[in-house]
This record gives sequence, C-alpha cells and structure tokens, in this order.
Amino acid sequence: MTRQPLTTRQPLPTIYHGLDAAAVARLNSLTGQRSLNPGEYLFLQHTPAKSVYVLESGMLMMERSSSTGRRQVMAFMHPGNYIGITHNEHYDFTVSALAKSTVCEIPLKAFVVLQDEVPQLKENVRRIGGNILAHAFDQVFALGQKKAHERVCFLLKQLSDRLPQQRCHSVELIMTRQDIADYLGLTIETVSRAFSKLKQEGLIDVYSAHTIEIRDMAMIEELALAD
Amino acid sequence: MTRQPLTTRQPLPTIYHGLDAAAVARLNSLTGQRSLNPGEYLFLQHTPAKSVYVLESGMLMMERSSSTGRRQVMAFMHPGNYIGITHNEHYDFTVSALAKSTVCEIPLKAFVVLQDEVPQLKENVRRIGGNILAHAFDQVFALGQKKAHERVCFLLKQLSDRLPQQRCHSVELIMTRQDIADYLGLTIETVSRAFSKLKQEGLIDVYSAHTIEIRDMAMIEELALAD
DNA sequence: CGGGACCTTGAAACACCTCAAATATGGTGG
DNA sequence: CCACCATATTTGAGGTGTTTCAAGGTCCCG
Repeated sequence: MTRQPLTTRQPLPTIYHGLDAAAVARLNSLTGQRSLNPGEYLFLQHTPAKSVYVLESGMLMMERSSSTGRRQVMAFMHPGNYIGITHNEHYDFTVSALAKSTVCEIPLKAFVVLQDEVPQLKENVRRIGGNILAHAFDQVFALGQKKAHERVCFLLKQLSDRLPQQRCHSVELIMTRQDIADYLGLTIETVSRAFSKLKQEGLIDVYSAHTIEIRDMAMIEELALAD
Repeated sequence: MTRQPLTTRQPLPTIYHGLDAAAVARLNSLTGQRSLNPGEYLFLQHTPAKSVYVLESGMLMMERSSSTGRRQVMAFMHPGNYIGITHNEHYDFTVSALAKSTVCEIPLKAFVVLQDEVPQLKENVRRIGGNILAHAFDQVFALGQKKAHERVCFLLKQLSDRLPQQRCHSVELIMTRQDIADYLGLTIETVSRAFSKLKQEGLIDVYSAHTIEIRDMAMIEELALAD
C-alpha cells in the first residue's frame, strides 16, 4: 500500500455547492450578516441552537469547556466553513472569533425547511457533516497517537492546506499558543518548545511568533501523518 | 450552570426508528446476514465502501491504523449500532469483531436509493451521524484533556451506559487491554495500573481481567466527565 | 517610550512509557 | 475434569517526554 494521507479529502464543500441561482437567492433571503471582533463569541456552549452560520471572512475557533476550566479546542474555522452542526437543541460547544470576522446567520428553522425543498442543499449539509466527522477522527488519531512535535506538524499541515496553492509555504498563526495547546492537548510551553525544535532542525522558520514558514514541507507532512 | 454531562444524549437512534412496516420490509429485503468470529474483519480500511451494516449481536471495534503500525481505536460497537458512515468511496477505518457477532449487511447503492424514498430513514441516518460526531468530540476531549485514570473511567462509563438499567453495575470488558489502551491513547501497562488504582481506592472491583464491578458510580462518573 | 500580554527558555517534578519478569487466564487435549 | 500451554495481564524498575513552576524576553499598542 502506497503512502497516503489517512483520510483522502475532496475539495471542501460549502452549503452553496451546486445550487442554482434561485436556490441561492432563497438562501440569501433568509440570512443576516453578523460581524465579530477578536475574542467575541458567536454563540456559547449550552445555549439554544437557533441558527447556523457560514463564515465569510476572518477566522473562528470552536471549543468545548468543562466546568473545571479544562478546555479543548475542536477546530479552527476558515471562510466558507459551515458552523452549527449539532444533534441537540443546544450547541455543545462555544464558537468565538480569533480575528475580525463576518458570518452569515441562517435561522435554523427556516434552513431546515429550505433543505426539504432543495435536495442539493440537504446533500451539501450531509457532506459537510461527513467532513467534520473525518476531521474529528483525524484529531482523535493525533491526540491519541502522536507526540508533541508531530501534533504541531499536524496543525501546520492543516493550516497550510487551507492556503491557496503557492510556492512559499508561509503560514499565519492567528491563534495564540494557548489556543494551539488546547487544540493539540498540550501546554503552551510544550508547543513553544516544539516550534523551537522544528526551527532548530531547519524544518520551519519562525519569523515572528505568529508567522511561520515551512521550509521542508515533505518532512512536516511525514511528521504530521506519523506515517 | 448545574453539573451535567458535556453532551446530553438522547436514546440512541437506530436506522429502524419510526419506520412503518412497509419500509422495514423493504429494508429487510435488501439485507443479508453475516456472521463474524472473534478477530474476524467486517471490512478493512482503504477498501471500497460498498455496504453499510447494522450490528445485531456481539461486539465490534472500529480502528484506524497508520502504516507505521500505530493504531487508534475509534469506537466499540454494540447491538443496534449502524456501521459504515463514510464520506469517501473507501472506508477510512477497519471494523473487526471482538466477540462472535452477527450483522445485517445492506448494499450501499440500494440503501441510498431507499433513503430517497423513505425520508424517515434518511432522517435516522442523519441523527446517527450526529451521534457519532458527538461521540468523536467526547473522545477528542478525553484524549486531549484527561489523565490516564480519568480516561479509563470515561470508558467504564460509556460501557455501563450501554447496559440495561440495573442495580449492580457489572461491566464486561470484552476487549483486551491493548484495545482499551489504543482507544484511550495509552499503553496496556498504564491501563492496567489505572484499574489497579481504581480498585485500591474502592471505586471498582476487578473480579477477573474482563469483569469489573463499579462500586462508586458517582465517583466514576465524576472522573469520567472530569467535571 | 512604557506597560501589559504573550511567548520562550530553563530546571525540577511528575505522569506515562519502555523493558523485563512474574502471575493469572482461558482454551485444549488427554 | 484436570493439567498444560499459549496468551493476556499485572507488577516493578528505570527512562523519557510532557508538565509545572519560575524567570526573562519579545511584541504590540497606546
């Protein structure tokens, strides 16, 4: 069996994929815009799930917290991402903005009705759910099986995959080290040391704490996949 | 906010939930039975996904392996569970039998067609997908944030929740310590020590390696939730 | 330029892992 | 039914990676 990513990923579907103009128009008629400043919450864990969202610009973070204050970041979200999948009447995670962001807000009730009338829309949501699940499984594998520096590579690869194809593999880390640590199940110090180690080994350059250049993508990928 | 499980769970839906007799009959007309002995594979990671399954009896395990041999167990599956959710044309995990098991095999193509004709069936699959996702998020939280003995409690709670409501909280661990370790992102020795520690603290009794009695369910739950 | 938040680095503690040996378990054939 | 065997589990000792605690440095914004 040839070397390959554990999960083969199609281009990420959006809820708009393959919709005709009429459907898009109907969808847009339901939606409202919302702006978020860094640190602001889109919604809170345990509050009623009355809307779903599509991220237009900026970056969001999805996290789950226990009452003891332990926090797990579940995902970092990029433009185009659909937000609000839940099997409850309540959100079971919090979503907040890492950067100035804008989202489309779609009332859940109306969205569900529209899905029944536009099968392609329902299909899109189904596919997105599948992608989210695949992402969650990747994360389970990473947290269960990978070492600290491999987990950091796992994140770097995820972020660089979101970038438009380009020669220079420069990655903007908009989130803080604490966010990264809580995403990877580590501490900020361990994350910091992992970056230092990768830098020292020549796999990356750290221009500033939030601007990383990947110098050896092949090696980063190998570590990311732990393959 | 009152103490509560991180994820509130409805009674687990099956694909049969709310179907009328005609729909069930049509579904059954598609399905074949299959028997598995312990250790036997239902299907392998990276093989074409041509069927989905419903576990009738026994216990299955879903796992993902990398080519270096690192293995992550994603789930243990109980009767009624639906198996084969994938967003690929290939399964991205292996499913094998822990005990003698029987499954219903449903050809994927025909199942998809039937879903279009029976909206309730499609709805059931959607709900199941949501449950699987919720389970995956729980696991991410556990692997990212919990200590070894808390992860073991997390598993004990998951298994005891599957049991019919009864006074004595006796849990059968059908899987090996290695399976448990690979599920929780630990080693067999650490799992074994965690059991010993819980036993010594009087939270459980270990009758044999595969038969555990939970003596202090409240405490186990507290550790499981890390709340 | 000053201050607060964020990040990095170091040293020591700790949890978990690795390696090794002893013990228990469960299945099989006598 | 029992003895035996292979396999699985437990336990111990020592090593490693990650965390914790602490200090110093850097960046960014007013």
